[in-house]
Order: sequence, then C-alpha cells, then structure tokens
Amino acid sequence: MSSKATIVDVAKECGLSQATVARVLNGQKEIQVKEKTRKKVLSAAKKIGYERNILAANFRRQKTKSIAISIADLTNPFFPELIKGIQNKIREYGYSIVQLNNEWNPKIEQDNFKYMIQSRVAGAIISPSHPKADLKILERLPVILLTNSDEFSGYDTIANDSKGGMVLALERLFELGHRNIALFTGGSMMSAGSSWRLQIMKDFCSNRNIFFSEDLCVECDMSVSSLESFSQARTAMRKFLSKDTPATAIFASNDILALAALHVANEKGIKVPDELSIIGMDGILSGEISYPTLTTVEKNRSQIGSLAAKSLIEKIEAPVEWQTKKIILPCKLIERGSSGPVREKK
Amino acid sequence: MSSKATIVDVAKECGLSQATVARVLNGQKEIQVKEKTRKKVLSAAKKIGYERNILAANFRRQKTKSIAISIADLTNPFFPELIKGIQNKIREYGYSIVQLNNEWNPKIEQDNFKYMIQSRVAGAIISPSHPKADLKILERLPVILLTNSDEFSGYDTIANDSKGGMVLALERLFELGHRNIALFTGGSMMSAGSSWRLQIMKDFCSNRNIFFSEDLCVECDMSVSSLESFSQARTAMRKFLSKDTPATAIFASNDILALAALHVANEKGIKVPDELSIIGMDGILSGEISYPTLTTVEKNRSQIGSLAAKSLIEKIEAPVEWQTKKIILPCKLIERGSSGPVREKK
DNA sequence: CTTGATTTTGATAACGTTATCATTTTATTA
DNA sequence: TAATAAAATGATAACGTTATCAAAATCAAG
Repeated sequence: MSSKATIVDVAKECGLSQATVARVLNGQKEIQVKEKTRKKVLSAAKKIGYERNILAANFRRQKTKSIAISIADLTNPFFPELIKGIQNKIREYGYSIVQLNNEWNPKIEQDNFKYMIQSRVAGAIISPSHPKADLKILERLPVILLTNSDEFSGYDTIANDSKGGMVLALERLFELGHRNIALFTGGSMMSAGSSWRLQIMKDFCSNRNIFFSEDLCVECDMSVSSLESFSQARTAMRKFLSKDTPATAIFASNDILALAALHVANEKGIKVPDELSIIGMDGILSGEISYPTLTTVEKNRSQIGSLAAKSLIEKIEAPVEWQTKKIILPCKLIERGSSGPVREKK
Repeated sequence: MSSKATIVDVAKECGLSQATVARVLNGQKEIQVKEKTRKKVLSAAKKIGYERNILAANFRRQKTKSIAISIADLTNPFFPELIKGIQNKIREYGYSIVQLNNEWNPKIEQDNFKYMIQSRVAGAIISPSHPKADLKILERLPVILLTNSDEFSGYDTIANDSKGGMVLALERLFELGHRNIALFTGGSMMSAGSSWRLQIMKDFCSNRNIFFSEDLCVECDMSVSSLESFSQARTAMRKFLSKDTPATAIFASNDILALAALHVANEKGIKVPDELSIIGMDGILSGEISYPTLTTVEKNRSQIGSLAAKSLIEKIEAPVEWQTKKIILPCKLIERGSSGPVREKK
C-alpha cells in the first residue's frame, strides 16, 4: 500500500467530492467549509493515512515553497549564522531552504542560478561570488542580494553599514587616546578593492589632525579559506611589527585578520591591550573565545538573514509594484578584551 | 511568453512526436535516437527557448533529485565543513541539498522528517538531535545517520572513531611524560552520557598503572550554543584549578571545552604547554587560530560528508538488497602549540 | 527480395493536485 | 413563505512530463 493514499481515496472514504477534500486538506485559508464536513474529511484522511503529495501540488501550481540560498563557501564563518537567521524566519511561512554553494567558481554559480529557475524555487537569497556576477538569467525570480556593492543597482540588497562600523571603531580608539592607528584590510572580492577603507581612514585622521601614513596600512587577500587568510595575515603582521611601528592600535577589517594580529602579538610578548589595542570586524565565534577576547565591530548576521528572508517573502507574495529596497543595517561595537586606553610604550 | 515553451511546442516546431523530443531532451541515457533527429530536436528546442520543467518531471516520476540534510544547529562549527563535503560530492551526481535545521527541537525535527517524505526527497543525511530520535516515519527513505550511537542499530551510520581518537591523545600525553591527566567531557546529547569516556580513561590509567581519580573529571553540557558551552566550561575550569589539581595535562572531548580551558589558563598566567598541556577534539577553526594553537584529535568532517553522500547515493540508486553499513573513520592527532613534554611545576 | 529481428519513432494514458465554474444547500430579508 | 443572496459543495479540466505499448522504419541474413 505504501503512502499511496490520494485525495480521491479520501473522497471515496468519506463520500464527499475530491474538491471539498482538497479544500479541507490543502486549502490555503480555512475558508468555505463547514465544520462538520471538515471533521469528516479529517478523520477519513487519518483513517486511510493520507499524506499530501507536495510534488503534485508544486507541479499544479508551477511553483514551490522553497527558497534558494547561493553563497560561495559555507565554511566562511560569516554564513552559518546568517543561514540560521533565514531558516528561523522562513519556517514561520512554511518555506524550506535549498542550499547552493559555488566554491567561488562562477561557472558553478551560473549552473546554480539555472537550477533555481528550472526547479521553480519561489525566490533566492544570493551572496554574489564576485562583483560582476551575471544575474540576468534570474530576471523573473524574486531575489535579495547580500551585498552593499554599487554594482547591483537594480536589485534589492541588504548588508551591514561597514563604513559606519569602521568609523565607530576608529572613534572609540581615538577616545581611548590612540593617535597612531594601523589599518589592516582584507581585499574581499565583493568590494572593489579596499580603497574606500583607506579613504575613510585618511579622512578620519585628517579631521582629527592625527598622524597617518601608508606605512600604517597592511593589505591581505581574503578570497581564500579562513585558515589560509589567517596564515597570510600572520606573516603580514610580523612584517609590520618588524618595521618598529609607532602604532598603538590596529583596526582590522575582519576578525580573521584581527585574530592573526593578536596571535602574533601574543607570540612576541606584546601585551594586548596594554601595549597594543586590536579591533576586528564581523563578530565571529573565534573572537569570542580567543585570548584575550576580541573587541569587534559586529555584523548581526542572524538579523541580516532574518531581514533578508522577510523581505524576500514579502516580495514573493506581493510581487506587483514591488519597490526596490536597499537595506543597510548599522554595525555595533562590542568591546571585549583586546582594546583599552593607550599607554606609553616602554 | 516567458519560459512557457514545452516539449509539445518543440515537437510541433520540429515535426516530430513529443515522445521523441522527450527522449532527446530529458532521456536518461543517449540511447535509442538517431543522430539526425537528435540534432533536429536540439536546434528546435534552442530556437524556441525550451527549458525543462523539473516540477513536471519530478511529479511524473514521483521523486526528486534532492537530498535532505537534517542537523540541529548549523552554527555548530562541526557542520559547515561536513555539508561542504556532501555538497561537493553530490554535485557530481546532479543532486541538490535541502537544508533542514531543528534547533535541538524534537518537534521541529519530526516536522522536518515529515517534510522529507511529503516532498519526496531522494534520501537524507541525518544527525539525530537526540539518541531516541524517532525515525520510523522514514522507513522507506534511504537514510544515512551521522552518529556512532548504538541506539540506531538497523541504520546505516557513519562517524569518527571517537574512542580510538581519545586513546590516541592519551597515549601521546603519556609519551610526553604526563602522569596526571584530567578529563573534560561534554555530555553531548548524542551519546548516552559520557560514561564510555570515563571508562576508557580508567582503563587507560590502570593499564599503565598511573593515577586517576574522579577529581580529575569535569563535565559540561554541550547541547547549547558553542558560546554558552564555552562560558560554562570556563567556569568549570576555574573551579577545577581552584582545587589545586595535580594534573599536568587535560584531554577535552571537544575543542570548545579545550579552548575554554586554554583561555582560563592564559588568564591565570599558567603557561601552556610548559606548565599544562591541553588536547581537544574535533579540529575546529578556532583551535587553529587560538594562542597557542590547539593540539587536537581531528575529525575529518569533509571526508565524513563526502562518504556519507557517496553511500547515500549508492543506496538511492541501488536500493535492492542493500547491506546496512556502519562506517567508522579513524581520527587523527594534530599536534600544535598547546601540548608538550611534562615539566615539573615550580 | 523476403522474412524476421532490431532499432527508432509515435500515440496516448497516467501522475495527484489545484482552479474554475456550475450546482446545490443554507441563510437572510421582505 | 417566497424571493434573493450567500455559503458550501461538486464536476471536471488542466499542469508537462515520463512510461508503456504499438507502429513504422531500418537492418541482417538466408
């Protein structure tokens, strides 16, 4: 017998029409059906063990209740929490997640886009693997992008205010008395280089009339695995220290960089935060359990996920006259053990 | 017009029957169709922009090319890499992933199981949220479990050899001269308590005639978020140290515990590994970037994922006379900065 | 060239639901 | 109570593919 009981069988069982049965069992709202018949149907369904055939429903409707998530690399600590946020939100609405990774490979990413279309997902949340990602195949699909790049002008996007977050960190360091702040940037593939960070730094320093030079800048490639980035950043930090820097603080554009700097500092016996303050950005777990714990500019990934999911579902369920939205969420400075007031270097 | 071109339209376009067109466009193997007609069909399809309707195909076949992954919490550092391993393997076979989390909630887990059945996923890889997880609804579905618990006797399972891995760590510590080894265990929901770890410890110590007492044991609950576990473990470690322990080494049953111990040691000025060696288990990123870096018994999650996916696909595609398999993968000891030869405490 | 075997193509019936419209029943009002 | 409106139910046609079987075309061998 297996799970073959269909809506028609239920209809036969309870002597009602298949239409009514369908209304009771799979109907959108609980409209238009008498309580008595509803009960009749329900008990008949239970009796013969009816299980809804989602495949048939999807086919008939020509749409699914799935949303696709397209990202480069799930092992990037940024994503799991984000996906968790999405997951928890869409559960409320009865959607499920199709998880698509592309390992930074544009060909795979493109295949994934095609698959989204063919499998009629209801919508997609996409973190483009590079700024020129080709999204035109998705034109009819409701999509939310996780980026603040300017490259995607016609699209709904949601991302944290990295610029504002960076200023938050710099201001705090200034407050703490730091007047020589180094800038560690990770050239993420998403941003067109990290020139805007340099610009913010320059502006910040000139506004407050404090010293800054390119010698206080370190740049690392982040479009590889977290571990590899960490290792590269460590080398960069060693080189930076060997120049006998005047810096009393480091702002790093992500936590992996910051943790690498912290690691080398520990290694060299440089006391953090007494001799050197370090602030990172992102708010990953490793920064919460490092020694000392890492002060960071947190991006609330769970919230981004949740908001992205909410926007997407709104867009899916009311696609007419949808207004393109660009959501930018503020970052939050989380002060932990790696930052403190400046002290004279001995 | 949109993507409405169907197989019938293609048939009309090229003057062949819909059956032949189907054979060319969606046929399993490239059997039974003349090269000339194949080309005719292909060009006609291209001309009118035919896109396969996967929903219709799934419906007709009453099955999908999706596999479900059911886990408790994606933010547990154990899973992303595992899923990556699955992902990379199944891509070869044209399957995609439906990601289902249950947040340790058995009710949600059960709903997810139901969804798997209703949506006719081809199979599932499941990390049961607790040892008594009710899997009977899945009886007809090809399933691989990620566990080494004895509770799931009739099922295919795959997991690391945690017991062997633990012995590996203990032996190494013994080799390094440690004779007072503490045991930090995380009572994971998956194992029926952590009594087996205690047993191994006792056996190990009595075999080598070294000291052991329950005072050298610390137990923490791990069925919460990583961060919360970390915090609890830190408290436990402080309490442990306050007893002025004779331990020169700690073996922790997972990296979060080990990192918590390491963190407190750093805090108290206990030199690791000179005064205290710490070995963890799992091989998470945080342990690779901690200070010092964490010696650990690595579970190769990517490999588990890959193997689980491979087994599952074999099972899906040849379900007849399938032999239940229990795969146990060896762990690997990765020596990093947190372990070293014993030295006299001053 | 015939016959029979084999390959290639065609006609058509599902698959189980949802959506549309028609019909019946029930409720409301004069 | 009749007339009308509203609510509840019924009958039935899709949706686009795959699978089955029948028919036609091609090939092989005598």
